[in-house]
Amino acid sequence: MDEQYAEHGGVSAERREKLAAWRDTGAAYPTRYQPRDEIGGLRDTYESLEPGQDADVVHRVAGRVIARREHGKLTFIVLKDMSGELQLFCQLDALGAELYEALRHVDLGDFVGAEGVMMRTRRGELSLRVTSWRLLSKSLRGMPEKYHGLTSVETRYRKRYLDLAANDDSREVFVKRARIIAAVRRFLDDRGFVEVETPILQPLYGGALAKPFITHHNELERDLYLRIATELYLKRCIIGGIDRVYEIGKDFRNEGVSFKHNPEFTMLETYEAYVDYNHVMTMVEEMTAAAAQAVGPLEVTFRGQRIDLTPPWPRLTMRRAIEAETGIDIGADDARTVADLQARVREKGLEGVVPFVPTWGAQVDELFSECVEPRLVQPVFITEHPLETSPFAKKTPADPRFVERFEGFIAGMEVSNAFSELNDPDDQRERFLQQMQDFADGDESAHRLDEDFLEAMEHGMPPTGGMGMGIDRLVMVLTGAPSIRDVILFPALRGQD
RNA sequence: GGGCCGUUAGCUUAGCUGGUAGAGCAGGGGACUCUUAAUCCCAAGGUCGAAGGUUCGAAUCCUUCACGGCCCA
Repeated sequence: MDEQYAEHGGVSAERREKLAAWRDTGAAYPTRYQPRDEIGGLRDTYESLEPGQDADVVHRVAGRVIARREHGKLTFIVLKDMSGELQLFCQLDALGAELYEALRHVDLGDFVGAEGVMMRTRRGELSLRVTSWRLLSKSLRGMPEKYHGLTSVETRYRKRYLDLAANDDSREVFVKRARIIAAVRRFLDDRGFVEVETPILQPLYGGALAKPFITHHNELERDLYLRIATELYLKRCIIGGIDRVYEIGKDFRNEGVSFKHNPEFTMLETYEAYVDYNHVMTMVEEMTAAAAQAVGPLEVTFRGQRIDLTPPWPRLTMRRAIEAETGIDIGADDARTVADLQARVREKGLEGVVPFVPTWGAQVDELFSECVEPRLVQPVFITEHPLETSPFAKKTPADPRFVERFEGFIAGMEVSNAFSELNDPDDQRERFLQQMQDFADGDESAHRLDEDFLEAMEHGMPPTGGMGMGIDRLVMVLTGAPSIRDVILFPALRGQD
C-alpha cells in the first residue's frame, strides 16, 4: 500500500519503510499523549536546576523532533512544542536495548512523546532524562534545513506550515496578530461596544468605493456579492438602537495585489451614536496605543523607520497637507474646478507625477496620494476630504466641498478611515445619485444606489461617528512586517499548474 | 499593465567569457555515553521552472510562457 505513494517528489522511500514498520506494530498513529507538560512551563519550573543535577518528578513532553545528535550509546534529541524546545537525554542504559535501538528510526520532523525526569547536563543544557518514549506521528518528507530555515519567500507563503515550523519569527507574528485583535476587542468591549456579525454574502455590495467579487446562489437563483465593507449593515444596527456597535471580519475587494493589498483582508468597523469624527479620532489613537502595548512598546520600527505611536497624533486638514507638500491650495479660488486644479498641478511641474482624472474630488485624491501620503511616516490624522470621494460623510458646515472625515496614516499607509456619518436621508439619496452618475461614466468603483438602506435611514438615524480600520495593516506596523503577506497566514497567490 | 531581478537535490546554495552539475544540512550505512550548526569515515541523491531556438555542444546565449520578489502605473 505504501509503494503507490512512494513516487511523490520529496517523500523519502526510507521514511516510507519506517512508517510501514511502525504500522506493523499495530500501534501507529495513536490518538493522544496525555497527560503531558508544556515545555515552556518545565523550563520555567526547573530554571535553577544545577548542571549535573537531576530532579525527581516524572514528566511527559511531546513535540516535533527538530534535531538529533547520536553518540553511540547516548543520543540527544531536541523536541519542540508551541511553548519552546527541550533536549531529550536518551541513554542506552536508561532506555534498554529495544527502546534505544528504535530511536535510530526517528527522523527530523517526526512527532514524539517522551517521559522521564528533568536534569541539566554537565554542559548546562536543561534536558529530560528519558526513561520511555513513543512515536506519535511520522514525517515522510524532510523538513527545511535547521540552520538557514526556510527562506524562499514563495514557499513560505505557499506552504505556510513549513514557515511556521521552521521560522520562530514567522510564528511570533501570528501570535502577536491574535493578541492585537484581542486587545482591540477588549478596548471596545470595555467601552460598551456590542460586537455583531453581518452578512458577507450581500444582494447589493456597498459601504466603500471598490470592485466586488460576484458569486451565485443556486437555490435563490440570484447573484450575490462578497461584501466590500460592513458599513451599511452596521448603520442599520445604529438605526435600530445599538448605540455602540462593531464588527471584525473579512472584506473582499476585487482589485490589485500589493505589499499593502490582499483581495481578502480583515477590517474593523465601529459606529457610535451621538459622537462626531473628532471623538472617533481620539478613540483611534487610544485604541492603536492599546493594541501596540499588547505586543510591545509604543515606539516601533517599520521598513527601517522609527515610528512613535504615542497619542495624541497631529491633525491636519487635507487642504493644508497638500499645500504644505506641493504649494497648491485646493481650497483657493483658482483651484475650484478640475481644469483649474490641473493647471495648478502643471504650474508646479507635477504633471508627470500626478495622473489627471476627470473630477475635482478624484483629482484632489490623486494629488494627495502621490505627493503627500508616502511622506506620512509618523502617525497623523488627515481630515476634511473632498465631498465626491466620501458619499457617507457629512459636509463640513464651513465649506460644503469638504466633509467631516479623517484618515489615520502610519508609515505611509492608510490604516483608519472615519466620518461624522451622514444621517440625512435626502442628502444620502443625492450622494447615491451622483455615484450612479459616476458609475455610468465608467467608474467601476462607484457606489450603487441602495434603496433598502435609504429606507432604513428614513426611519431616523442618530448622529453617529463611524470608523473603519485595516487590521492587517495595523498588524504590519506593530510587528514590523514589511508586506501584508507576512501577516496573513495564507495570502492570495497565483495558481501553480 | 510596464521595468528590473530571481527560479539548480527535500532545504540552503556554488557553477566566470558555452565543454555536459559541486557543496553543506536532511535522508542511507558505519564509529562514538555530555552533544547542542556535534564530530569522523563511506555510499547515494539533479528533466538545472517549462517549451522552443542558436550551436558540434546550453544550467550558461536568444525567444516565449509560468511562478515569485522589488519598483512603477
